[in-house]
Amino acid sequence: MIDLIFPDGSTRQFEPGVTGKQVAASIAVSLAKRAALIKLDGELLDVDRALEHGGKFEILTRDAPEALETIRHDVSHILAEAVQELFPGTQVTIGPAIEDGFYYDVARDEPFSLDDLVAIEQRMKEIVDRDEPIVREVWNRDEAIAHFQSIGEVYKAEIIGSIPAGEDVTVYRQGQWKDLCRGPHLPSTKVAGKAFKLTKLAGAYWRGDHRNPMLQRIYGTAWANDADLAAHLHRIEEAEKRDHRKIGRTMDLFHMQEEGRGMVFWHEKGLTLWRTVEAYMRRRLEAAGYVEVRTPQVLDRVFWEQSGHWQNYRPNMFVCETVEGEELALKPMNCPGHVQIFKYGQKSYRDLPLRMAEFGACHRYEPSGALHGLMRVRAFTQDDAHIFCREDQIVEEVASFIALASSVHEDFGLTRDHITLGTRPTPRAGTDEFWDMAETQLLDAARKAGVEPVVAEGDGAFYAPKLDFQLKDAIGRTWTCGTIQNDYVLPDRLGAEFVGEDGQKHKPVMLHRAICGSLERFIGVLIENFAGAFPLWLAPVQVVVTTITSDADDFALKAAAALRARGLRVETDLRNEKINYKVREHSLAKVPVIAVVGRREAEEGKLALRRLGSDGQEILTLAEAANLLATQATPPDVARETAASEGRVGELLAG
RNA sequence: GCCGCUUUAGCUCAGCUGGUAGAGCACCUCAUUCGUAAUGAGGGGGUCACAGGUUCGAGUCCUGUAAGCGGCACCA
Repeated sequence: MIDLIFPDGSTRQFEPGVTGKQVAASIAVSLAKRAALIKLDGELLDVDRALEHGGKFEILTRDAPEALETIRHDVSHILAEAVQELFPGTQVTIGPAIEDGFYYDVARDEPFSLDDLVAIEQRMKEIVDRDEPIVREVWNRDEAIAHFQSIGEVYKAEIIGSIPAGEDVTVYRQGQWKDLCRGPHLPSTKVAGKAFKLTKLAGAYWRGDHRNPMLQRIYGTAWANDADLAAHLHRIEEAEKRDHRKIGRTMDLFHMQEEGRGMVFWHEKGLTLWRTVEAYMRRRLEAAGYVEVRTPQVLDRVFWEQSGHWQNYRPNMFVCETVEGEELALKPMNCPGHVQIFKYGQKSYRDLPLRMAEFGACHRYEPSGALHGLMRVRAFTQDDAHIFCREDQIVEEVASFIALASSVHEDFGLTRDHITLGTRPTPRAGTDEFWDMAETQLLDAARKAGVEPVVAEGDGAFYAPKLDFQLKDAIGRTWTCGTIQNDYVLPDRLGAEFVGEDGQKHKPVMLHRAICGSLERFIGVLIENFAGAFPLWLAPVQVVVTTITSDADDFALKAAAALRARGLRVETDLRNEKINYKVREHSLAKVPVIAVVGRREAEEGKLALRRLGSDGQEILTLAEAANLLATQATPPDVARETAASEGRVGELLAG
């Protein structure tokens, strides 16, 4: 007999081989009807699966959150069945559930069209209506290979071929259609429901390898019910409205054009945003004990050969040959330049840790297909720094960097979701002992900073493991911004040394780190995070002073000058247009504060402030408004510093 | 780089089965001085991405190139 422990804590005994459905029926017939999956000791199983052992047992209906992934997986099978019914000769490969949905990769010579997608979706709904039972079968591996070979499913046969000989495989059958699959699945196609939609067609390499043939991938989204599906589609629409490329155009921040692919033309307002971010970063770095440097844009190839980048990334570098036969490269990163400064003169252990920062303009020839607005460009500026330190300083430096980066991210309205630890890749430089040590140091440092990283196997750089910050934006999307890598390889290759307490020469460790990553990309993330409605301190135009009638022109100009004198970024709008029109226009332009002046305000020396997103107004004297707005426009780090220094003065006076 | 789709006015888009280009917004001009998300009238603006081809005739069909978009691969 096997013991099943139910969620309420009670235990009941059943014959081995009993199915989940039978157990459900022993409780209530209605429950057996609604049972979609069972969970045994945390493992999801088909309801008709014979149970071989006891354990913590739970019956799940299709509404259970855990069932959603299975619904998506089922819908991907239904997609594959529909495709093969409509397009005989198409081979199926794999079709997993993914975040928010599923995809299925199929092989067919003819490309699918958007019209095909409509037909496929229609057929999928018919398959759901057919209520085909989904049945699990255990097959002998070699017979399975032979079977899939015989029906022309060479990709499936290849997958089974990679399963160790002697192991059985499982095949799920729904109606006439069957697929190699680990499962679990719902009891029938009807249970999967119709809250799905095919969303896009794409190409994808077989097994994710660019040397393999390209398959056609059909993406879809699937949910437990229509309301969830509608909500998801609505979220997608909202996310599209935040697209930084669209907002960049409508807010006149930047543009890109084909003569400079992957390069940004920053317009006045965009550059204002840039300079605001850069000035903020500069203050934070200075406060954290960094020094700022600047290194050459173009350097001889010998540096890139020494660092190993020439060998690893030569095709992705912009290289130029001079008339005198030198071969130079635009810097793809700043590390060798910083090491040259470190090596200039002698360094002592007393100089360490030496935190060397640069807003470094780098160029990388990214593959054309990788380019994406500001998010992936060929010319970018890193908020880069290298911390040269002794081995025993690594953990401390990394931990304080995590604190600094987290504070910066929060100031920009981004919250940390988690940190990943990217471990040794293949190929890589350095010995396994080195990698063991370097990975352990990063892990220790993260823990010291109170963070437990999620391991990303093989995601490190070729010379060092790394910690990457995964941030969540205002609508819950995650972005990777910020990294730190502890590198023993490049200081050695580039010949960096310092004199230790023992008078001997030692190799420093180099911590490569960035908080924004690239400023281009970071600004792209900020645009999407705020949907263009920046907080006052970041907004390119903070205030528009606008008139109701031309009687107020003189006062409006005076008010604008007064606000500018308080350091605010102010525009005036004296056009002969209705106030409704002006308010609408500046609201659409996401200006945080509209200061309206009519005859009344002009006579009384006041401003009527209207905040973006609210329709009320605050009527203040010009002096009050200037003080209030100047305070509110203070960058968060400056505001904290001011508050702290006031606190210290208060303590001194009290003491 | 690979697969697919797309490319018409500054922007968003319409243009049926090939017969010689249209809307809204924006822009310019004039009128309007109007209290918190679009005042009215008039006007200018397009080698229909580029290069070939088919045709009496191409924005429309075909081929190639480029760029953009969605993925994949890549991301020091």
